Amino acid sequence: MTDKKKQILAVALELFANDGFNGTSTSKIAKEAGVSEGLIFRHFEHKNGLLNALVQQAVERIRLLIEPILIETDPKKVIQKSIDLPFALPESEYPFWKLQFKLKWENDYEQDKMRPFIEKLTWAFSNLGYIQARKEAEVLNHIIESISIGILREGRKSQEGLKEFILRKYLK
Amino acid sequence: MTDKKKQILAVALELFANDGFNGTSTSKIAKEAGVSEGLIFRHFEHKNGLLNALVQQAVERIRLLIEPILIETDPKKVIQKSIDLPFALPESEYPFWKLQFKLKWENDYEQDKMRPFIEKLTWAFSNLGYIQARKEAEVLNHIIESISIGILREGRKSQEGLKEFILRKYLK
DNA sequence: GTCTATAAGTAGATAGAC
DNA sequence: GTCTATCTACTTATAGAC
Repeated sequence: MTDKKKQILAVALELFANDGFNGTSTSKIAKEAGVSEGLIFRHFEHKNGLLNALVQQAVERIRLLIEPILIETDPKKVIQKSIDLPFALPESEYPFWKLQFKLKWENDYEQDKMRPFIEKLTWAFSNLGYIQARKEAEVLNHIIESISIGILREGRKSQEGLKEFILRKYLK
Repeated sequence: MTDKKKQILAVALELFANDGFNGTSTSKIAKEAGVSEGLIFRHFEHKNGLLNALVQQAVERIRLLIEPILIETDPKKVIQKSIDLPFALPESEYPFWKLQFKLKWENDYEQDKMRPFIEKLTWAFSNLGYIQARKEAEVLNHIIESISIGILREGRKSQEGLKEFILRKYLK
């Protein structure tokens, strides 16, 4: 991947996250990235190719993010790491995740990247003696998702107070 | 409000919810609503006026939706009604609520319509002897929000199993 | 004469081609 | 890197209905 290609993707990510896909023109991307508009089409064929590339990045980034949880063998640590997940996101990646959450509302967006994560949570709750481990996992996943949204929309501080509270709720 | 004005709003709602605000042209709205494009601007001044009208509707609809909870005096019923909230939404209103959740990701969207709801939940938990009533309320609000999103994206059935589980969790 | 509606425009932006 | 056919939000001219 050339520097200019990377630069185009980085700018597209930021603009898509802020102004939406349809609210962002290819000419604006080119201008902000300091490249000619034609280069965008050379690298990505059409505007949608840009989005596809960003979504592909997301698949890999989510995989890396939940990997340490999937290989964890201590059920308590699985839960603790899961709750910590949204708080551990570097702020520089917020636009990236914002875009992913926005895209979830598009009709043709592939879901279920978190399926292995929920399976692992189920395993953890099961191991800790919870009877309805699956439901517990789904509820905790809901909480984590909603906290993530809160962090992305209003900043980490808006949710920080909840972290200790939830940890205690599940691990004491 | 004339029939044609209502018709324009109804079509705009559906198209904005499906294709996004920037992904929807005024000409398409006019065509689908069976009116001339000019009529949109006569009634709503500019395209944004359409959105404003829809958001205004939302403010009122949310108020009506949470009102029965706010006037409830039995704390257990407050929690039960709150958990029931997303499941009680008529399916015909799903596009409407989808649009509201999408708009939450826009920068200039007014938040905090749910503040009185969280206050009431806090009051309920406090009344039931919970020590950290405020945090409990925030967590339950997170769960309800995330379940709502699940219902709007994947249908009511995808979340139905969680309802009894959460009710039992909080009310037994 | 105001209100509701339309059809036919305009100037600028847009994705993509050359 | 210039060009263009198409689409965009919005306007103007016009006119019947109450």
